[in-house]
Amino acid sequence: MRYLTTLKYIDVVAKEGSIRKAADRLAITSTALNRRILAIEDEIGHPLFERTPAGVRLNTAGELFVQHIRNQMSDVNRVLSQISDLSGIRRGHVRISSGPQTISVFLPKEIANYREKHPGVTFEVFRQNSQSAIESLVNHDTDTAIIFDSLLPSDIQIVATVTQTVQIIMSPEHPLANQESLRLQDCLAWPILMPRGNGGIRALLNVGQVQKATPLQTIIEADSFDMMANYLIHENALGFQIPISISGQYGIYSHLKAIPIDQRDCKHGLLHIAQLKGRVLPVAAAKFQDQLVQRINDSFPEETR
Amino acid sequence: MRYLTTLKYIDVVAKEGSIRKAADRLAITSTALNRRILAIEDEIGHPLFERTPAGVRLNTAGELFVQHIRNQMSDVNRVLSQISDLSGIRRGHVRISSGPQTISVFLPKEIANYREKHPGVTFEVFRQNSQSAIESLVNHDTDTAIIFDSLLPSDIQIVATVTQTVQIIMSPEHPLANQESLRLQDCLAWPILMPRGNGGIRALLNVGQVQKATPLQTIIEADSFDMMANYLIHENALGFQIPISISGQYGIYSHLKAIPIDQRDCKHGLLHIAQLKGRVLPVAAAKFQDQLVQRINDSFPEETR
DNA sequence: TTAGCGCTGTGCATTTTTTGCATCGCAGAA
DNA sequence: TTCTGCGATGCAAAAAATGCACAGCGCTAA
Repeated sequence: MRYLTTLKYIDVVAKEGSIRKAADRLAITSTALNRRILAIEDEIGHPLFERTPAGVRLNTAGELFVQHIRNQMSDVNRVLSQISDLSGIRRGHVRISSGPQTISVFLPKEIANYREKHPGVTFEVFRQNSQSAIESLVNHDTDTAIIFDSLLPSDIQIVATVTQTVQIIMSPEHPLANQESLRLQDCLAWPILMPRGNGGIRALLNVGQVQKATPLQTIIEADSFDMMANYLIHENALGFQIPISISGQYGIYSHLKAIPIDQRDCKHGLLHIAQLKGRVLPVAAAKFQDQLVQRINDSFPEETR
Repeated sequence: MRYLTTLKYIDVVAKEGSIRKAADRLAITSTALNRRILAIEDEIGHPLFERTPAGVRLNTAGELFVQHIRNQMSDVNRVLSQISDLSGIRRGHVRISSGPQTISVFLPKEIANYREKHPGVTFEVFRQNSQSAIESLVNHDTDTAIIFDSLLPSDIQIVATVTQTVQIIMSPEHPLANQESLRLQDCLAWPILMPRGNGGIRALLNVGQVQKATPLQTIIEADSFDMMANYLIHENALGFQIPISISGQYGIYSHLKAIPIDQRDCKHGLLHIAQLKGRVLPVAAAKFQDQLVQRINDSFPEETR
């Protein structure tokens, strides 16, 4: 959209923190860019950027304005996709933030399912922890997010929530593999594969673990659940995962056994579908989000929001 | 804002229904305007207007886009006023839709009160019935509305509501002037001044009146409550009004007597403060609306939302 | 302290975009 | 039928945006 170029430019400058770098990225000269910015600032009657010797930085007015710009740009996209929708084209683009737990199994299945119905829609998937997922939503970098964490800030709108009991996963030949449920103390004797970071499953486990005198024998910390799952084929160790990621009939988890942790040791986690509060999503994103919501509500009917 | 000119143009064309007329109003040639529109339509890849021999009319895509344009333009104004606010200027412009009941007494008092605190803020007041008030909100022509009516559509957000019992007003020398409450049948013997239209007080009265065999002796129908109030000085007739408009210590109502109608004859009416759902108001408008809400809640504490 | 570097801001020629004028084609009204 | 008012288009003029060269400024590092 032509009339948005100036706004787009400002957004890029804000992100790059330098007019020259932004100009490079936008394939124009810094002069032109600089002038546009000066012109806009003049029109607004208030500077948007603070000039430093190292570049530029948004001031308060700029923050306000850039937020507004991002709103406008996504809104334009939404309207355009609605208009395309009118002519029956049914195309669009959906950008998703996902935690590492759900990205491997759940998400590809859902995307494939959606694209069967709407082959014109394209996707972009960002593997992020909950904090940067939230940032992406706020910056309009993504449309919807699948977040496995308990607390979300108030500018994020939770569209759906399901509880997920952490599962201990292992080879089917593992001595513990025929239990109904496991306590953390049962795991002390075995090597442990522990998710990295401080959110999600790790946070839930930490609560339980702190109370124990003997710590778990963590042999590998990783931020890839796939990696850990694949490792379990080779050593009689124990890993963790949530049910939504285990559900597939193919893939590594079909060769592993999953046993729920006793609730006394590790509370249920919450898996949220979330979006930026107040934002009207483009058609494609809204419909895909609807599908996600319906799917998790169908798959895990015991809701405890 | 320079980058919004094209959008502004489209909005005007949509309102005028003709490119030439819009061009006149915008003080440019129809050629230039026409080209901008063609250019935008080309960019969108979808026409926005239906060409007829008499002019142009929005098609569905156009409706969508124009709604979006209006959203954007109000949002820009909001952000700009927030930015001005930062520099301590504290200015702004508030546009209000008001029914004829509240426009004469209540509104001027409140505006004066607000301008005492913020002299930089300017106001625009539209005297409208509830239906056009709603239209104005939807079109972003006004920011907030004071509506005396029972039902509001779902795209309008009700910010506050108070109940108002219809009062019968008359000269203090009127024979009925010392009653505590009046039934409609008490009024049959006297000439009646009836509000015009089919909303507000009139609607409430109609319900009661339909049930009676003998109709009220309406001698004047008017859409000015001031006119009717002033008339009551000269003839021993009866008029109607709601408490919020009588409350002033000056003006015509201080020379008149107001007596509530018995609830069996005429139900309580609802006075709403309302805005367009989902819209973020500019600072000035938001604060003024807050003041209105607080005022009516303080003045009429018995809420029955 | 001073030279160097990278940054934003500015004067001027050039290119691109927008505007206005004259005019066309078209459809309904008189 | 003619006539009127509408949106579209070719072309030249005006306006705006761009790129280039360079000035000014503040930090950094020798």
